[in-house]
Amino acid sequence: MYKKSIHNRKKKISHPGFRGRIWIDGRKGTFLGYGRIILLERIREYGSITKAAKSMEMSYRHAWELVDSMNSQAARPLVKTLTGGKGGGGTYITKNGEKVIKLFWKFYADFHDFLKHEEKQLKFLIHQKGEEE
Amino acid sequence: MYKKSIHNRKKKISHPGFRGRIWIDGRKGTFLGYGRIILLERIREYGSITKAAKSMEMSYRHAWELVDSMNSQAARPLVKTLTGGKGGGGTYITKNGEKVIKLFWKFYADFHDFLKHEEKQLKFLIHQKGEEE
DNA sequence: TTTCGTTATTCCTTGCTGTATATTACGACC
DNA sequence: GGTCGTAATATACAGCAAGGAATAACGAAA
Repeated sequence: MYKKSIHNRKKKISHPGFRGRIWIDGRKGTFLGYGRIILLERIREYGSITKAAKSMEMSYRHAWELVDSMNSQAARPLVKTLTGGKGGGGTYITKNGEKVIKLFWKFYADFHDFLKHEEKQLKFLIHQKGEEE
Repeated sequence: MYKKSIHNRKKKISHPGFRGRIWIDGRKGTFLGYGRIILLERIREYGSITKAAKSMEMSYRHAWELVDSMNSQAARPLVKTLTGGKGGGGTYITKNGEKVIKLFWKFYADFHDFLKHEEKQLKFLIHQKGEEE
């Protein structure tokens, strides 16, 4: 059930490699980032912050802080929580949450295209031999 | 003389803001990044790792490790050091060093164009109002 | 009213990263 | 050969962020 690594993409790596990270800032620092989006998707999958955190080998505390940070910076909440009740409660993704997930993946895909393009365009400049000194 | 902050660009910040970092990987991890390039430029300016480090409020040890990391991963050295001698020695940027500085700034500028473009294209999706739930 | 699993929150510990400090090596110049 | 300021390297320390553990709050259902 649990134990899905976040980093299960394996591609052959080339050197030099053009790399980077992207995120979206809000009023109080980071609003959306890769890990946060994965977390949202896991919450959607399990209906629980606790289970989502375990599946990512992340502490509940950290997961909760991320959710709180995202929710408190969004115009409309990305997730809603039910505390108490049958099964103890749970958490689900709102329509707005689904929207920002799509938005981020678009941003993410564009960025990877950008990196690939830059690498293709600039890479040769590094290996190029010039005079000494 | 010294004490130039690295972060002296101030632009009005908008939320949500599309942000990111880029770097270039080598065989042993990071090869070039923003801080490393600034360091190279400071070395060019002062002719000394010690003075360059102080000007960035960076420990000499850290600066030296960065220089060593860059040099050991480059096909041809980016800086050359003179130890001993008049003035104790010094460090200067090679032609190849100048080349990678230019290369990185090109990469950097392209990235900022990319971020600006993405923000313009995607930003409205966040504020857009939808139904509740 | 008891049970149950989750959300929500506090406290404490621990590991790590960067820094300060100290020391050695170096070699042109006087 | 003495001086000087730098490069180069090792050791010890401190601060802080990340995580673990523990606990309270919650409310539907039996």
